[in-house]
Amino acid sequence: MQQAARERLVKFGIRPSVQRIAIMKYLLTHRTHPTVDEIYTALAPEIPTLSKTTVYNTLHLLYEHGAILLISIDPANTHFDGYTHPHAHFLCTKCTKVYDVEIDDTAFVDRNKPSMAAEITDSELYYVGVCRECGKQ
Amino acid sequence: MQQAARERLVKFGIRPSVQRIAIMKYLLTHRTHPTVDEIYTALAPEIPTLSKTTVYNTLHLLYEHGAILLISIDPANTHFDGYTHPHAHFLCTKCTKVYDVEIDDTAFVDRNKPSMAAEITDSELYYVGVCRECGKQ
DNA sequence: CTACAAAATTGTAATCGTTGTAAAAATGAT
DNA sequence: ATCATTTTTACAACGATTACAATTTTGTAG
Repeated sequence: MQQAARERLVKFGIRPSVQRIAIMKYLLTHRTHPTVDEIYTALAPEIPTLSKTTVYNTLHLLYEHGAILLISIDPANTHFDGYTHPHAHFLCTKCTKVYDVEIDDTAFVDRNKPSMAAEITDSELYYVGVCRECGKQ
Repeated sequence: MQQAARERLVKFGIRPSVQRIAIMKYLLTHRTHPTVDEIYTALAPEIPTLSKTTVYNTLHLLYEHGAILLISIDPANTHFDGYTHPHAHFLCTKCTKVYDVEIDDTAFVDRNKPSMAAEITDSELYYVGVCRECGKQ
């Protein structure tokens, strides 16, 4: 998975540093849509000199090169997703978890591209509500 | 339009105060998806005692009652929309304007509701890119 | 191998949108 | 008219993100 992370960086034209590989690897092995803080806290033990600024910088770099998704649905924190195939996201406002949502018509988003756009760099479909887990209580 | 704003508040079970009417009216007459600051700056002259906290409180109240939409696509600012019919939004990263985007299949979002959701309170479809206006330069 | 320029990382300070809080003002009911 | 409730207000505090300049690492040419 270390190797997969490195290859993904190279594939998207990003030079693979220790920090970048670790962050990419974290996103590939944790499909939990982590926040900057979660990633930083998880990696700090194995990379003691890691700076939170580096996590910010790296995630934005990965996002701008199309290697990861940026999820802006949670007003409190930006989440990130290492898997870039077409899918939607669901935010539970109780536990603030972000879930993946498969969509039946993956061409829908492309079909409805805004006419006033000269260029589209990203598109996102979000749902907000309460998950079954939290709904029980 | 003053009257339309008042009626909309009542329709959604919100008591119509001077401040609430003014904010609702602003959203109905300015289809620019304004931010908290834009609304506050615009209304402060006519309501000199207006507090920014009130604008925050009121917008969240309106949103929670379903009278307006909350647009979270812009990392820098939350935008609001007084028109709640099904449509998408497009953020230009150059001028940070938010445009309305009509969608061909308004049932799409409902059809793909996440299975792990006990309750859905909101759904949003976003596009990010550069608008024609900014693309010229 | 060495030196130098470019790129990446780091720590700290600063920014700024948003929220918390408690007091003041306005409103509605008795 | 009085009192409880709701709403508004001002200000402080918070916290995610960014700015910045210094330090470290990396790649390349000699």
